[in-house]
Amino acid sequence: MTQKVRVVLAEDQSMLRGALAALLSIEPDIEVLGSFSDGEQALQAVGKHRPEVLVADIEMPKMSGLELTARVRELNPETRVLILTTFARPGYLRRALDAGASGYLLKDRPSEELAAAVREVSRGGRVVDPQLASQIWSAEKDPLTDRERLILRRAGDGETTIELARSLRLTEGTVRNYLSEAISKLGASNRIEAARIARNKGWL
Amino acid sequence: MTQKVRVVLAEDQSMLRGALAALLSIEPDIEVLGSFSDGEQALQAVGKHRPEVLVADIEMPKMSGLELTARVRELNPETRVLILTTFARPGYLRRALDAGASGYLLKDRPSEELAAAVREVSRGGRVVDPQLASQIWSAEKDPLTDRERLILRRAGDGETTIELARSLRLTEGTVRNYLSEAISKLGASNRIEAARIARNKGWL
DNA sequence: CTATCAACATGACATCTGTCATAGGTTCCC
DNA sequence: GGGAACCTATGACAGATGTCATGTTGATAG
Repeated sequence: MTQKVRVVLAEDQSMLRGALAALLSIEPDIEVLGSFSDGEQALQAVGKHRPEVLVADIEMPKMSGLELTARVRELNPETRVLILTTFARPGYLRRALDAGASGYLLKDRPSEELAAAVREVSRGGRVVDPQLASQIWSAEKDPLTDRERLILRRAGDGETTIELARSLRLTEGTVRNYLSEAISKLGASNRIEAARIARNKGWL
Repeated sequence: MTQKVRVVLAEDQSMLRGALAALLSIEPDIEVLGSFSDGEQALQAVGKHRPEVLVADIEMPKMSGLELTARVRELNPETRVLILTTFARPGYLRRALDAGASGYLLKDRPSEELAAAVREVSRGGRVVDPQLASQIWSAEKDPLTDRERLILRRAGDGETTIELARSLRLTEGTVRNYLSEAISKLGASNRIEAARIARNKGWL
């Protein structure tokens, strides 16, 4: 055997983090150097240990997995990033690849695939869920403008038009216009449905 | 060593399922008999293997972890159930205990606690997150009636008053009355916020 | 330089939403 | 038999929401 593949883990859910570490540690050719619950700690650890592979979740406190990926590619380009996430959203995949990730694995794939994926990216290969990969081309992209997105997100959490107008220093009418635009772009029939649709597509 | 604790796993996310199995299998005194992705399969497996402990997620397809717990308590009372879930919701905990669970462990607890919890419940003990346990007494209970709950849930997914009235064969006015009641009971200022509050408390 | 697009605005209108008072019917319990 | 809770309903009102037409401004891509 040549040399162990050295891995750092970033995953905010403690139980999963520990279990993944156990899973990878079983493999004779993989060594887990450390596992961390947020992006910042993971970034530090990568700088220190310079592992072959960083396995990262997307949704994490402090620094998201996507931002973490970008930073690692910039500061430690020899470390390959494997994104491990719940979300089969073309939008996320595209952003992950743009940020420089070498792999994108879904949490509902069998656990055996993790070690395989780690080996593959450590070798310089790419691992992308085939179904998602095909979707990425056909996937519509987010039609919302920044303002529409922001307002729709907050409206979807229950903020009223008036509250939004006040806190963003807009007129009520303007807020309603943005929401109306968003609703029509998404083919929804009200703000609630619009927010749900956008969330589902990973646009909020 | 007396005898291994025999465990069946029910968890719908494949990666976590596999990783948990690996985690538990490392322990010399624990044996994982099988792991399943939905409640029905798990129930069958429990009937067949009669394990000391069933570790189950709550949100699963076909049969929820809560329903699974109730069925297992009824059909195989010698199997203890340990609920493993993301949600720190007193409402869920209460329902789990009512259904006969022996333990309620959160997925953001350290992974070491899992094996410890499995041992504890196999011994006949109870494992409940202490913070949650204290909350359960002070926790208000769901003030919604069945109708209010149903309508609020669907309204929260974007169904309009008219659609709800049609599909439930009610008048628009009646639907609005239920929503109005729910909104006021929850101290919200509109249906969206009401749905969010109720979901957060685990009432929907 | 100009066409386009995002951001913001106004006013008007129709419709939807939330509230309130009131009330008939059912089921269950004391 | 009388409450109590729940489900259902009506009508009326104020206020929130969604739509449309139209316009200004600034940035930016061609």
